[in-house]
Amino acid sequence: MNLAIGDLSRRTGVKIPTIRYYEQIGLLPSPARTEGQQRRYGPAEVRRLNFIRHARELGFEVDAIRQLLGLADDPDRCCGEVHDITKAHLDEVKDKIARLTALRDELEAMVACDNRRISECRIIEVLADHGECQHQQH
Amino acid sequence: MNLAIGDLSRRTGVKIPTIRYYEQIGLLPSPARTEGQQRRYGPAEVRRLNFIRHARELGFEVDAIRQLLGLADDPDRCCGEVHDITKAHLDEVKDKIARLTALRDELEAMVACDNRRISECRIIEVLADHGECQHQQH
DNA sequence: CTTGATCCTCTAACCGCTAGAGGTTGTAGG
DNA sequence: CCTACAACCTCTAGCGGTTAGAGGATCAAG
Repeated sequence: MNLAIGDLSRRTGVKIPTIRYYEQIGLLPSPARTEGQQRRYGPAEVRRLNFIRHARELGFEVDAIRQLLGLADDPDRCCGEVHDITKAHLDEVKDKIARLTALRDELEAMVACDNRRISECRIIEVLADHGECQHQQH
Repeated sequence: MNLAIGDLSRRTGVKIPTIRYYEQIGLLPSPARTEGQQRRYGPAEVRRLNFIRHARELGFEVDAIRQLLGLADDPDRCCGEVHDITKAHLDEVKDKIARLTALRDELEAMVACDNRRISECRIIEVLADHGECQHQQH
């Protein structure tokens, strides 16, 4: 098991430049190199990169992943911090959902305006004058 | 009514560098200048910038706003295109909500793991092995 | 006429990648 | 062993939508 970066990319679904980027920002450790300076990866790197990918898919920011990775390496520790990071992320997601839902309702009301002349179009009016709109703030 | 950029910023709530950025990318026209090259704005620019700000708050991308502004300037035209842009944006918002809702449910299940050792923490397990997780894709 | 707030341009940073140029290395087949 | 070519390397720059800061000019009030 001595994978080139392309193999690692295919196994994890993470694009090659992204893998190099993760190395650059310190999310992935610098791997072994061949004599010609090509990267070679083992199973530990595959696991770590999969962890990173799943966390990104779940919307965790790189900084949060860095923390999670640090914690994951310490099996005897209590996972309270892991819980806290996840909870904070969950709260952000809930908040985003709430804001988008308000947005959706506003847009639904706007698209009810159909096939008029621009000069009497509700959408344009709402955009031109926020007073027309129930939307508060992001 | 001959506003400096700071006045315009205070009136619209758009930060000064952002105003200059909007000018640079062609969202706002180049305004009149004093002899000393300072920008001076009139009521038309205030209206236009408010329009832009509202649209941004509603999550429209700059490109979409560019189109909306072009359409808004043509009062006799039918607003079908305006409707279509807004509808497309609405669909994106709905899609985003759906994905975030799935994410939220996944995170809710994860945070149910509380106060164990890292080695048996569900959150870490889910991140390390996506098979543990109902999440599909975003 | 001086002060000090505000303005100017230019450059670079943020996040999380992604793309391309231009050159080198690894590997399979002949 | 040699060639061909895929895959790799580094480096730089770009995306969107701002925001920040340096270093210097200008405006308006007193």
